[in-house]
Amino acid sequence: MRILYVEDATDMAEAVAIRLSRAGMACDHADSVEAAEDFLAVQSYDALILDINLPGRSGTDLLQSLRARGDRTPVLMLTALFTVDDRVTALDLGADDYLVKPFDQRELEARLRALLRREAEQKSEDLVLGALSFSPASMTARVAGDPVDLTRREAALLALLLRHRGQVQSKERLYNGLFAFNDADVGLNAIELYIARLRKKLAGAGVTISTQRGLGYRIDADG
Amino acid sequence: MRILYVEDATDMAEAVAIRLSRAGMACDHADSVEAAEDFLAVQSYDALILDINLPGRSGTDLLQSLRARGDRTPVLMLTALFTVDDRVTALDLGADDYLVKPFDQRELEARLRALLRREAEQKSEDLVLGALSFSPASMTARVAGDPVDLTRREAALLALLLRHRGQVQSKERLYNGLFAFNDADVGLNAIELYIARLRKKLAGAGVTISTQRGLGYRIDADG
DNA sequence: TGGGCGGTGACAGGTTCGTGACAGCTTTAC
DNA sequence: GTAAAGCTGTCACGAACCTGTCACCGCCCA
Repeated sequence: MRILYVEDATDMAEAVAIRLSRAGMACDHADSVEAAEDFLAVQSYDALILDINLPGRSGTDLLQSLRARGDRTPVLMLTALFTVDDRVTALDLGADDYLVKPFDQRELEARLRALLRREAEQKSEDLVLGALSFSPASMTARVAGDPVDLTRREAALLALLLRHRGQVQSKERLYNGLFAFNDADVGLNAIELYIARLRKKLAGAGVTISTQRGLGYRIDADG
Repeated sequence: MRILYVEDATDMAEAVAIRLSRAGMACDHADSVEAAEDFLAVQSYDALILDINLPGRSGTDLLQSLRARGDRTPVLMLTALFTVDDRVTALDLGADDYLVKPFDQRELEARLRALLRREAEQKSEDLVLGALSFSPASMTARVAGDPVDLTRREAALLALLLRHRGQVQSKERLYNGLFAFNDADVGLNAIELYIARLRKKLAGAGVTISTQRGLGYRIDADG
């Protein structure tokens, strides 16, 4: 899951980015609307976290132009204000959710997960395939009820695959979901490595990760 | 995806072409506006990468005449200049994006992908025919819901046929969609080969690829 | 009946992928 | 604060598979 966090307070942005990456999300940080637009020109995101109070152009500006050009990426708005009016304005402009500063990081993560789930049109919180079930909230996997120890990256990769079960996901796409621009020099080859590690840990889970040479990977239930 | 890269620095062009082809894009290289127009007369492209500083006629010339004759192919401009004026000029002439030299190759790829994605989002719905469905986004084919493993070339060929279902596609046309001029030494015969492989893999899919001798191939639903 | 075009099996070459070993870094435990 | 454990990502080499050629056969049409 790739997130863009638009926020001018750098220290805060870093703290959030670290927590999110710990939760398996690749998070880029833009400190202005202009910077955010550069990121958006180059990379597509699964969600945006958008501070309203920015130096120069405001966050609502960005949201408006996003929606104007038909971009439906889920947006979570942040603000220090609390009036009902502001809330309504933000939602009318096309924000999907709203959080008042200061906020609890766990709440941010939870709301983000909710947005992403809505986007993927998942019925339930957990992703289930064969005997395997995965909970994005706790980043834990279970095979027939027994927990499987996955590392952060392994879990993030599994989540990406499961969200698009049955569809081939290109290596580049998985790479973009796993790594932010910060981790610039990581080789594409790392994906192969994590696929191998996942396959090993998920042996007997009733699922198969198959390789389409030159195209990517796909997860399916056995049988 | 077929790209035309207009650039007079041959060594640089080659490096870029290699990287792009590794990313699955067929990339032709023209070293002048005149050469580019020869390519464009003969072949249609999914995107153009256009250096502004060329010997003889400049890149903006080419862009202008393209747009003047109604060609909306996405264009990514390259230049050594950095002024806001140049940027605005290029965008006003109809360039879709803009990159300043020297640039990072990964950024070029990323921006190109973004351009192509924007273009592709409109036509990325699944192609359905008989019991066969193909999703261009994930390059996945299914027969009655069961995935069929296709290689990259097979998938590209199937997509071409399905986009023009019921119409005869000449062998040359299919060839041009699959190969760049660079792969010059690939025989036309390769198309026959891939048609054969597709027929084999799609047996029982409720579709038929029929041969029109001397004309080309056509895909239809059975019955 | 012959010429041209398309179909197909086998094969060589090249690319992509899988995987074990290893080094750097972070986290955890004491 | 230090040591141990574990996670991450690189490298290199071998295996698997895609790719396109060749050769040969069959079919269609004049």
